[in-house]
Amino acid sequence: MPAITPSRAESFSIGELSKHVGVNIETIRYYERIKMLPAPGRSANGRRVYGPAEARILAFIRRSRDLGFTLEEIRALLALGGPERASCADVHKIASAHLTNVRSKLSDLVKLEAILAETVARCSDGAAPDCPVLDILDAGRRG
Amino acid sequence: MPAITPSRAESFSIGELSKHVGVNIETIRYYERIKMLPAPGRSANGRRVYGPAEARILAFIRRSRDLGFTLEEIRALLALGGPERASCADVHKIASAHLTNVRSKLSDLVKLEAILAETVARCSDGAAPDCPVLDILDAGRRG
DNA sequence: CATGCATCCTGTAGTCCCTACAGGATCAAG
DNA sequence: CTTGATCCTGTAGGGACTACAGGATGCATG
Repeated sequence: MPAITPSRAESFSIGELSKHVGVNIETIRYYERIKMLPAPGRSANGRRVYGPAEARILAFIRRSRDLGFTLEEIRALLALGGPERASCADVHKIASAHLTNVRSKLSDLVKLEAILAETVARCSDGAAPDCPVLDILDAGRRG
Repeated sequence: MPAITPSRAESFSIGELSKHVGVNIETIRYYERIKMLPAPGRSANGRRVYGPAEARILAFIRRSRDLGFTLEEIRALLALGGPERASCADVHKIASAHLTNVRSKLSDLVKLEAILAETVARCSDGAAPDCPVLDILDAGRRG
């Protein structure tokens, strides 16, 4: 089990949270400013004090961002899990719209992987006198 | 063969180029401003006149952007295909670095697709009272 | 106790890659 | 000759950060 340099019981400073979740300190403050993240409690000296709930939300945001959701989409997703608990149908709508997106990105990336791999292979060590760089262009033409 | 509403022989206006390649007019001018695209010739009245060469470059940029290269990377790739024709090794370096990137994104997306598909299925029609939204979070934990 | 360095604070400005708009000029059609 | 589409330049806005200025604290050490 990973020892998590704990402050007290279950509270972190912004710096700890940042390291813990892998999100830049500036970005955490930015999320707070734009209300992606609830404003945390403050210690006597005015420093932000986070608990596991905030960490969980931030991790969710982080992961969702990595996966290509916009902050607006994430906001919507978070709201669905929140106090109002909107209908599952809404989640379904957001998620399936995004799924379509993801699937098309996925197929693009698969193609790209092939093209890149081929390019890399062909150019392998500077042997070829003129590189097939611009071929990437033509490779993508729908025939 | 697709008829390409041709102006004269092989020259397009910015609007034609835009439609042809699928890049916003504003974006084309932006690319010119930041020197991604060479400044094209101008007609007597001061309008941009593009030929197939520019179209080719723009298509290359468009495709590369779609595929996730940054403009800086594309600039580098273009330079390699240009008059100086640097070594293929350079292309190899850029492309393979990007390939690594692409592969990791790809695996994330594959995971996401599964999670989303499952979420969509579980939430199927608003039946379930509490949605597994935040489960997306935990599903992504490296175990 | 003083010094130093890390961490925190607020606030503003910069980055990347566009996108939109204002305020005109010009063209082709009716 | 008027209308509407297209073009021009230039500037400002937007999303999602990221960096920096200018301070205030906290913590360890001599």
